[in-house]
Amino acid sequence: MPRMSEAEKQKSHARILDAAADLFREHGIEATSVSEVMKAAGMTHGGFYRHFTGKDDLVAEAFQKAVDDVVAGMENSSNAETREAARADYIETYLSPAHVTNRKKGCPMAALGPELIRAEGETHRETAEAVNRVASLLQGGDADHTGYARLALLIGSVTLARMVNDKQKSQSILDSAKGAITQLSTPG
Amino acid sequence: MPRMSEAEKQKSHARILDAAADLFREHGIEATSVSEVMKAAGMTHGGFYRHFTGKDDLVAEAFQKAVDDVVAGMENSSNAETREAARADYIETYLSPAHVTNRKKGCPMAALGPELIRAEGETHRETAEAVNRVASLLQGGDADHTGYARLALLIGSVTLARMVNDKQKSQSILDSAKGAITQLSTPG
DNA sequence: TGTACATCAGTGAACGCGCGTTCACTGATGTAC
DNA sequence: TGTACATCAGTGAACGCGCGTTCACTGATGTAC
Repeated sequence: MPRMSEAEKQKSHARILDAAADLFREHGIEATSVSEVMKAAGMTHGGFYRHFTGKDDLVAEAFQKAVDDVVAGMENSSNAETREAARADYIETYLSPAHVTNRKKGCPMAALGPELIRAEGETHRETAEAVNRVASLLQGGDADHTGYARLALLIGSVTLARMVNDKQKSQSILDSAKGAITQLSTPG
Repeated sequence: MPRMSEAEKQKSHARILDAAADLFREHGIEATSVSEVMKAAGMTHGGFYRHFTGKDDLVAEAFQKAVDDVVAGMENSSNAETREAARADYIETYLSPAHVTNRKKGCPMAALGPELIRAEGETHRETAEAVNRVASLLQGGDADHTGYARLALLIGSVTLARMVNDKQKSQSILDSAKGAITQLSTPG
C-alpha cells in the first residue's frame, strides 16, 4: 500500500498529534505507549519514526498543540471588550463539570502538571512558556497582576474537582472557585 | 542473615514507606520502580512482598503516610487561636520557595495530582478523603466555605511555580498567591 | 534453662510482558528524460 | 505525454531492556517441650 503522498503524510502527522494529545491528557504521558498512539491514529507503530525522532519529540509537539488549541479562541479576540468577554467565557468553560469529566480535551497543564514539571528539554521550555502565555491572557490589563493567581485557582480547582469523585462535591468546588475568582481584583 | 525479628520487620516496613513516599513525590508513581524503592530502603526487591501485596498496595500506604505527615502538625492544634496560627503557618510554608524546590517532602496532592486522579481502588478513596481533610483544615470556621478555594490556590500556585523554572517568576507566583489568599474571606 | 524444630524476613535468579526503537521490506509517489 | 527509476510512508517482525512478580533458598527468630 505505501508509499503515501506528501498530503497524506501531513494528514497522518496531524492524526498522530491529535491522538497523542488526547491520550496523554487522559492517561498520562508515561502511561501512554507509542503503539497506543499509533493505533489510535489508525496506523502501526513502525511508521512512527517517519514523523518523530522519538517519544520525547512527540510529547513536545503534542503538548504544544494541546496548548495552542485551548488558547486559540481567546487569543483571536482583538479589542478590549471582546477580550474581556472571551476571558469570562474561558473561565466559565474551565470551571464547568464538562471540563472536569472530559480530561482528554481539557487544559493540558491541569491534566499533566507534575509530569510536565519532571520533563526536560523542549517540553520543559514549552511548559514555562504556556504558563506565562495563559496567565497573561487571564489578567485584566497591564496594571492587573492577578493572572497567575487566577490560573492557579483554575488549575487547582479542576484538579480538586477531579479528585473528589463525587458530583455534588465536585460542583461545590467549582462554585467556590467561581466565587473566589471574582474577588481577585487589581490590587491597590 | 535473615530471618529478622518482628521489631526489625517493622523498621523495614517504615523505611520502605518513607522511601516510597519520597520517590513517588519526586519522580512520580509510574516512573518509580519497586526495585528503586527497595534499594532506597536498603534492601533488595525480593523482600518487598513480605510487606505489601503489590505495588498498588505500596502506593496506597505511602500516599496515606505522606498525607498524614503533612497534615499532622496542623491537626494537633486544639484551640481556635492555635488552629488559626497553625493555618497561617501551613499556608506560609506551603507557599515557600523551599516547598517549590523540595518536591519529595512536599504536598503529595500537588506532586501527584493527575496520577492520583487516574488511580483506582484504595488510593482513589484516600485521595478524595485527603482533599476533604486538608480543605476543612484550611477553612476558618463552620460559616467559612473557602477551604476548597484556598487549597486550590495553594496547589495551583505551587504547580505553576514549579513549572516556570525561573526563581524570580516562581517567587512572584508565590507572592501573588499570598495576596490572593487573604482576599478569600467568609462570604456574606 | 536447654534443645529441637517450625517460621518467615530478606536474597537474588528467573518468569513473562510491554516498552521504545530498529530494520528489511513493499509498492505508490514523485522525478528525470 | 510516456517510461524508467529513485524515494520514502507505512508494515510488522525483531532487538535489548526494565518492569512487576514469583520462587527456591538461607539462617536467625520465636516456640514447644
